[in-house]
Amino acid sequence: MSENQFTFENPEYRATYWHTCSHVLAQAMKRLHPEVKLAIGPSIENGFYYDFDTPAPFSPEQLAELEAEMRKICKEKLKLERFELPREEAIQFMEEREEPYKVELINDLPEDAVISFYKQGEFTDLCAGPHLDSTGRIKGNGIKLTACNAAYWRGDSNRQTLQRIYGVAFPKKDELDAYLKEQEEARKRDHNKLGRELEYFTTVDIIGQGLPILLPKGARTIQVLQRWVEDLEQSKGYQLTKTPYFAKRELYKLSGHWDHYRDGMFIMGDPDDETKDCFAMRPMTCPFQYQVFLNRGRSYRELPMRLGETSTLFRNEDSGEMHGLIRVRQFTISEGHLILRPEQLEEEFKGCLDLAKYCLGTVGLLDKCTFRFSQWDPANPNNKYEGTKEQWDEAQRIMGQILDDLGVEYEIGIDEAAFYGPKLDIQYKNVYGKEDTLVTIQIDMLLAKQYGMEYVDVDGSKTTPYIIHRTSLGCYERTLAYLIEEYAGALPCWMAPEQVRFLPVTDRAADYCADKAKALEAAGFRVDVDYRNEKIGRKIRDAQLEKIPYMVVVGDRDMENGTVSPRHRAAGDLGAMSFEDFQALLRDVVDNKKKDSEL
RNA sequence: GCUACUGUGGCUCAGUCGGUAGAGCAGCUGAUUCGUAAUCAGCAGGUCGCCGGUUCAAGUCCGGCCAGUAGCUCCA
Repeated sequence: MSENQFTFENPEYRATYWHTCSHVLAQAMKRLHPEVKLAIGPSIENGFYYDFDTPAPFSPEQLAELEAEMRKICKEKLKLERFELPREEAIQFMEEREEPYKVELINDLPEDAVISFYKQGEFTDLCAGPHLDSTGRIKGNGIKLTACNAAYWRGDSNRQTLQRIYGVAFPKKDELDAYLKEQEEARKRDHNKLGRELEYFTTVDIIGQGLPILLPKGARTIQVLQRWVEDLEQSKGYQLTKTPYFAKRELYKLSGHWDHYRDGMFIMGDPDDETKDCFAMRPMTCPFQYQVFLNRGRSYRELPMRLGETSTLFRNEDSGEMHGLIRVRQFTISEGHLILRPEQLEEEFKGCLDLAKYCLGTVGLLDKCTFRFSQWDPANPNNKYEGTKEQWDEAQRIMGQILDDLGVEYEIGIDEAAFYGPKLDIQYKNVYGKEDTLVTIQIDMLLAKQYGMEYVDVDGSKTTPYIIHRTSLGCYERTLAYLIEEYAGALPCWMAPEQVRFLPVTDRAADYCADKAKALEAAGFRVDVDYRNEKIGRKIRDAQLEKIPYMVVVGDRDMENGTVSPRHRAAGDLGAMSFEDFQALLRDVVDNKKKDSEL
């Protein structure tokens, strides 16, 4: 590293800084609680953590004590010294210190690995590094331990539960404070709070976990998005289907779901009693939509066949997985399957990607999305994947080539593939920084054969098609959640459940407002009138808090002059204008799907 | 599913050492008709998440369950 790289703005330096912080945390832990066993402690995107095996979880008071001890260690300006040991000595070293997790880590290192340690004062940790040269480089009062949670040893839910302590650190106290403030602000946009406050959705104990109720506002916005996507897909050559929400178990046996996904399905009847019918709610649409293709013999001339469906799915998620509208047990996605001749794969894949990007860009989420090429893990211990190594290599080779041809910048996600094929996942982070898949485009070279799908090719031969599984805008519930977070509840006018609210200054303006409201409704806008006997300031305040895009104030002056006085939630008072001008303004904003930032 | 935390009117919260609940906002009624972010007054509203236990007495203590939150694991 050159000298100017030793700044906190350099991501590598920052990671090194945080990584050293995690060692300081471990050292503080050992000083205060010598019985605690050390697991691992890396830097992460925003800070660092360290996993500890401890008899009891840590209280906030104990975190404060650890923080104080960390500050002391920084003040002590301990030199970090790297040294290496041969494997046997390294194991002996950690065995003497009674650190079983470290011993396991060393044992699992490859034969030829260099086994390095970092020593700071009385504390030594197994670590590949790199590190700062002294704990004195860390600003003590820039450190904050932010959370203590459970985590599994080596990410395996069958193994020990460890206590993970998260922290952040900055070279200046101001920067820490600014960061914490920023986090606090971001959390005010939490859809799970805002979405309930603004009455987009609610949940009820008696209905059950992961089963949100979309209230009128949420239902309306989703309807707007859904109609838009359905029309858009139609214009791109998609055919709309409507298939059943459940089916006999035999369908899922054919698709592989019965083997690979049974625990995740809601099953009606005894799954093991073969003498009686057993049904299951659908966790995905694929096997149903394939039946559309199978309806009759197909010619190569019919391909690509693009099938779209606004599809409701049911997945029996584990109880701890549910989260607001982001992770639920029943949801509706802009589903679709493209059935293709092999040579059509790249072009159709591109079409799917373009459509998804267009959708995400239009709603305003694309800028914060990242792309993940989700691949299989041949070593997955749970027998997750269908198909042979050759089939997977082929599918992933083709997908990788398409992504490279299209210039998609992606990360690779090992063991993130679907059980039937690799995916391009378009990922989005919520206000807590947790990432989920918004849109997915998948290549499937397995299921068509299992379902006996084939078409008559140019030369008269029967050929198995390729299939793309994809969504345009993903799952509507999840998309709505991210939209609420992205816009802090102030959704763009075109998708806002209520677009305009008339605010009569006095009762005298009520009829005038009613007339204009009716005219806007007739033109297809979503409009309401606030007839309450309240002062105009109060009506404005309430409409602002409800994030209504346009408030239209109407008083005696407007009635005399035949005007309206609209106010925009972000821009404020727009002044008096003719009703026709206001309607034209609204038309432009809605039809062109403008965001507040573009006004 | 795992670890921890949380659950008091629609919302935000108070409730002391265990002695059968209190406020603001929202709601309703009345007055007020007031031009760009809260008009005034009155009224009503709660088996303290549910079930069980301890106790003369439980919102408060204990257990189980349900639901919510963060993280882990999972996410076709």
